[in-house]
Amino acid sequence: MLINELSKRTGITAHTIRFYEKSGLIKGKRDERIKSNNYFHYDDETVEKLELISDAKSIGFTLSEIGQLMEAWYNNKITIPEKVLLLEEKLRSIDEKIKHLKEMKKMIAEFKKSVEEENC
Amino acid sequence: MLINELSKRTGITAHTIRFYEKSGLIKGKRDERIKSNNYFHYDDETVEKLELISDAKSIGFTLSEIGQLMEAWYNNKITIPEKVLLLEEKLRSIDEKIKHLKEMKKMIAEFKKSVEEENC
DNA sequence: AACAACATTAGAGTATAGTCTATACTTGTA
DNA sequence: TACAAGTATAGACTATACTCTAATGTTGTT
Repeated sequence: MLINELSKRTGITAHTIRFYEKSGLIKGKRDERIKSNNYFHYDDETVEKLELISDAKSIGFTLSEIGQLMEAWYNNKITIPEKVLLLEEKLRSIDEKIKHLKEMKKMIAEFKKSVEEENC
Repeated sequence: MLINELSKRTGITAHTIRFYEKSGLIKGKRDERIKSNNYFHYDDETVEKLELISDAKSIGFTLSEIGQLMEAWYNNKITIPEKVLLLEEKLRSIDEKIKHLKEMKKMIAEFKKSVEEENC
């Protein structure tokens, strides 16, 4: 598929997709048989990758962290123990984030209660 | 206390503290009695606020969201029902974040398992 | 008095993550 | 064939959140 369809399927603008391409997060392929243009062609894996990018971004991972994660996910240049290590690191960082969020939630909930009581 | 002590107490650089001051997140007071300088003086509440900023930032709130939160926390120009609404909104957004993190964690854990099994 | 340490402001610079514009070429449809 | 729609690239622009520098003045210590 071309960039426009990829954009429609993922909800990510063509501009941003090109930005991710330039950043090395995704890779379109050029069709050697077609000489009249040099349009990038994308496969379903790229759709998956863009979805992963969206998800990972929404939980606060930077693009460079997401890049590492996708190395482990899709790339075989990295050894299995290295993959496992990387994934464990990400799991730890997610646990940290969850811990912080829970603390913050408790803090806000307590404060909300005190505000409501003040109200009476 | 002056900016240097505030910085030492919070672990936030004086540069960043001044940036927060300019952004309206904290407010130092000038001592009217002292005419020779116009140094900002900070109280313990500012220490608290800076700690809140650090915490809220670590869980992915933007400075402008943190500003709103601190309006509710410290400011009485906002009515109690408004405060409660704002706090509820932040609680919801934290729950959303936690939900996303848990989904991501599950995904990564499953992938890690499959990588490890592949290893045998 | 000398001098280090600290304070202020203005403004420049950096990193991240886009977002948009201009230019130019290609493709598909009326 | 005209022309709208799609594609590529380079580069400018934006927003957020700092981070640093320069210029200048103040305070505290020897």
